[in-house]
Amino acid sequence: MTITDAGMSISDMAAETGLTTSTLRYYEQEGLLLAQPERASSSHRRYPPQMVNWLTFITRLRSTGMPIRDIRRYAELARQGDATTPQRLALLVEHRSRVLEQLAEVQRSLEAIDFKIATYERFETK
Amino acid sequence: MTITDAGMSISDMAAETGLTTSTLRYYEQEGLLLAQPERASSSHRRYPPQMVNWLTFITRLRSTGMPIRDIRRYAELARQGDATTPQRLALLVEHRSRVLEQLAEVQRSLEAIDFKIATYERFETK
DNA sequence: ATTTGACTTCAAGCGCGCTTGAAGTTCTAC
DNA sequence: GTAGAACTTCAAGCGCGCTTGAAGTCAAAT
Repeated sequence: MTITDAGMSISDMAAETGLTTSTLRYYEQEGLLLAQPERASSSHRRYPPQMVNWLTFITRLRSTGMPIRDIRRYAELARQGDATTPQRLALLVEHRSRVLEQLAEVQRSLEAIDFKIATYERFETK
Repeated sequence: MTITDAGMSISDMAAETGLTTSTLRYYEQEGLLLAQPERASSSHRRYPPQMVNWLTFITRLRSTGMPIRDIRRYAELARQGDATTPQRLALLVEHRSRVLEQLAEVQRSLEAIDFKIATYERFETK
């Protein structure tokens, strides 16, 4: 936080979200933000503190495997306001079901791996 | 399966494992197989049927996010025989713990997404 | 005899999600 | 006022895991 200008610097935001400054610029370029950050001194980005929440949320979408292009679509809808709530809901519900499928597959694979581990352990103690 | 030669063709193997023929050649090139498949007619690959099991297993490793290079390492150990069982066990146990961590993070993110979905649904029925 | 199609090798290409580098500007501390 | 850190844009590069394309061989069917 600076005193001269309202809002957070890019490194403040990076520290807050766990993203790198490069990633923040990249996300902005890819249209993932709800609004362009303002500029202090006519060049340095100033993020509104509430943007932390948005970035945190899209980090959740990313960490569950949602591609950038889908997040962009979601952000576009969000920028259009409340009227697009149904579409956004649909996107999230669809995403959730894909995540649940993936999760189930990982768990099945994990069982196979556990089985193999058990085999090795039996071998060890023989 | 052909009659003229023992073993499965690459397309047999692809059908059996769900991998593409290209991926099978790629895995071979990357050193992921326990042994080079024999050749029929001095050029076409002939896979021993038991290689289905190995390929199925490494597909499980892949689907839980193990990188090719780690699978190669695992395959190298496996080729060296029973003496390397402890190392292989260690690799798998380590992998399992990474998978469990990832799984936990995905589940946390999913909760956040579920929360958002609930918010939207509340909005809808308001 | 020729066509079809499954195979071969080898190298290059691709999609994704960032990351890095260059070259320049601006802020902060001394 | 000057050094050094932090920022800016823009383009290129990278790591990963395949996929695709070109050019050729070989076997079986017509």
